[in-house]
Amino acid sequence: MPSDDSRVCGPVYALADCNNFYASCERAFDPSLCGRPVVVLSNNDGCIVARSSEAKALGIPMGVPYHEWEPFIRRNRVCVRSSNYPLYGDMSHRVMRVLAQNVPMIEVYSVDEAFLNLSSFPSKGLTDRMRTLSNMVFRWTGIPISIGIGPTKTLAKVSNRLAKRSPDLGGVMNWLEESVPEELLGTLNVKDVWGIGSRLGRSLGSMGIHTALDLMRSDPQRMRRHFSVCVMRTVMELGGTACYPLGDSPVPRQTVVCSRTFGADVSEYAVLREAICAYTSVAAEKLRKEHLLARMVQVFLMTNPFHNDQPQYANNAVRMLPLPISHTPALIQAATDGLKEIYQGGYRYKRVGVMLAEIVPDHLVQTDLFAEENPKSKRLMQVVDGINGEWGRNTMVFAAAGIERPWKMQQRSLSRRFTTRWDELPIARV
DNA sequence: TCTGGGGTCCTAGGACCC
DNA sequence: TCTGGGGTCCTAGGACCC
Repeated sequence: MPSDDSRVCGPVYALADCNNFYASCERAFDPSLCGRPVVVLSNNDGCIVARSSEAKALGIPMGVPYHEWEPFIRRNRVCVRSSNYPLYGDMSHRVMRVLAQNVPMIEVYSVDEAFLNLSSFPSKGLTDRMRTLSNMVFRWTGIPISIGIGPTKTLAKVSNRLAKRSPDLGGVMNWLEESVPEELLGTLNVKDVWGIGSRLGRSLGSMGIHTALDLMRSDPQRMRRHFSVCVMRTVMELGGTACYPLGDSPVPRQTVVCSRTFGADVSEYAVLREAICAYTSVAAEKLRKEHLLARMVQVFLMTNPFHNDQPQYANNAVRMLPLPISHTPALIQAATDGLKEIYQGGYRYKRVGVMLAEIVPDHLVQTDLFAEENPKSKRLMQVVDGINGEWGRNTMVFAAAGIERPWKMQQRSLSRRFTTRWDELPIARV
């Protein structure tokens, strides 16, 4: 214990958040994008899901349909990229590794965010310490990050937001510093508080609660009665009472979902079946990668809900397996069986998907020697995963998932997988 | 013409049991 | 004639997150 009483009592959390993550990943490998507005599109080039700060400054909103903004984007010479998830996933791992090496415990919260436990660090110099960490992440990965420090996760989130808002803070804001007044919460819209979405934001607004400060000063029990236990916890967290501990181990997942919208509408059963098989293969691969097994397979399909003039249809079917498995052919069998049940001709389908549920860790299940998960089929899956792991996804595929894939999504402006494919590595010239 | 994808948790209400 | 009450499980819908 330091003699100057500089150790903080109670938990200290930080939220490290990558700035404009997808846009920053694109920039890290294409410096010509630096200083220019950049947007990244969702799958199928449908919506704008990430924007560089220059794109934000131009007033391009988050989550809007790309086609509505395309003329504006052309006019303003905004750089456009299709989303490149293998690249973002790998860059995310790199950032998380640097963070984990420098603090006692981290909880990876999303692809671009992690909560850090800073409770064991002296409070004196903590802000500078995090500034050093932030610089280190940038130097080692090329990704700029911001760090918010607070006594609860919600206040760490608030601080992070404030850090991003004020560039003069050098990317780090510490709620625990004495110079930070509580009234600063009054400058934050209640909808920007973690856990308050647009619906709750509207309801709270109608009760006269417009800012984070209003929410913090509201009565927790009343909020619980009026809304839910979640809102009550948010109120308490804003007041400095921690309700959400740092997760030291990842929460076991309950579902694996794979689903995509088609590049163009699909009506034929054979094509839908191909897509279902491809998605099931991806989901099964994820299952095996995480050493899990699933017992429930759900298939769903839907027409394009935006096309009101066309006949609409959506449905799902469930298949329960006798034992939890991760064997792709058996999962494909169950999925196509479900698809057969719900498929109806005469509709223009926009999207199908597969959900695997009733998930258990594979070491907890004693499998039947004669079931699909016998040693031979397990070995087969290991070989397939090994080849695809080394040479990239879809090097080896199940024939049922198709070769031509006419249904596949559009990715007109895709960057290379710079860090995960040998044949797409960046080339340095001297 | 063109509108993403993958998750979690909470709550209310009904069925069922003792 | 008299007709309780509490617990649990399941499901659908709604809200949230990034």
